[in-house]
Amino acid sequence: MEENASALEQCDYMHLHDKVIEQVQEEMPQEEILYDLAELFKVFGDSTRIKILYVLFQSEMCVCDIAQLLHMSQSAISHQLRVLKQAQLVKYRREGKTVFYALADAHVNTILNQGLEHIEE
Amino acid sequence: MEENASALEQCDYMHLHDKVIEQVQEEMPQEEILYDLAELFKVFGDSTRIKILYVLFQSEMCVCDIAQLLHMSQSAISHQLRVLKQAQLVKYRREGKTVFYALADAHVNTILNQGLEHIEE
DNA sequence: CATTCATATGAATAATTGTTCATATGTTTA
DNA sequence: TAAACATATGAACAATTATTCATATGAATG
Repeated sequence: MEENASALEQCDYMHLHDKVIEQVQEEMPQEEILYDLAELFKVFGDSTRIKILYVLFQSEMCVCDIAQLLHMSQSAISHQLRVLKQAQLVKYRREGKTVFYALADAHVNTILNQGLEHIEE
Repeated sequence: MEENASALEQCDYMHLHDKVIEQVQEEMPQEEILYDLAELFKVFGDSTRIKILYVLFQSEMCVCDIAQLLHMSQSAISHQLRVLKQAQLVKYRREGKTVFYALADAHVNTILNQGLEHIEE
C-alpha cells in the first residue's frame, strides 16, 4: 500500500534520456487520477461483479433475480451492487418493494470487450 | 471467494421473462472466461501497476529506471512487473545486466483510455 | 398497524495481496 | 574467478476484501 520512497540504492545511472524523463512526467496523469483509475479497475477485478455486469447487459434486473441467476445469496449480490453503484457502473430505480438495477453507461461494455479481446489474444 | 449456492430463500417469483433468462444463459461467457477476465482487470486494479503501464507507454524502460521515476524500490517494481508479465501486458528483453520492459500490445492503451473516459464522466 | 416481502447493511472471518527485507540468480568486468 | 551490478524471488507482515450471518430499513397488503 505504501508507495513511499526508500529508493536509495538504485542503479548507477539512468538509461533514459532527459527528454524521455521530461515527457513521462508531462504525459503522466495526476496522482489522484491514477489512483481513481486503479479503483475503477479494481471493481472489474472480481468475477461476481463481472457476472452481474454481463447479466445486466441483457436486461434491467432486480437484486433477487440476479441472485437466482447467479446462484448466490441476496446479501452477497446486494453488497456487490453497492460497489458497482459507488463506481457509477450501475444505476437503479425503485418500484414498490423491488429495486431494479441497470448498466449506467456504454463504457462498461467497451471495457469488458477490450478485456475479452486481450485474453483471447 | 465462494460463489456457491445457498440461494434457498429468494424472492417468491422471478420478474424476468423466460426469454430473458434463456438469453442471459446463452450470451453469458463461460465461467472460466469470466474468471480470466476478472483476473485481467485485477491487474489493472493497482495504482503502482497503472503507473508502470503509463510510464512504459512513453518508452521501453529498465526496472531500475522505472523504480527511480516512480520513487519506489527495485524489489517492489520487480514484483509488479512479474504480475504484468504474467498477464501478458508487458514483454521484456535482456541486454547485458539490464532488462528492458515494454508494453505488450495495444489493448493496454485502449483499456486505460476507456477507464479514464469513465472516471471523467 | 402488524405482517410479509425485497433489499440494505454492520460485524466477523477467511482469503488475497502489495511492500519490505534478505538473499539468490545472472551478467559483466577487472 | 572474484567483485560489482541489475534483476528476481521467497518469506513475512499489514492491509484490503468477498462472503456469510444476523438484523435493520422500506414498502405493500391484509
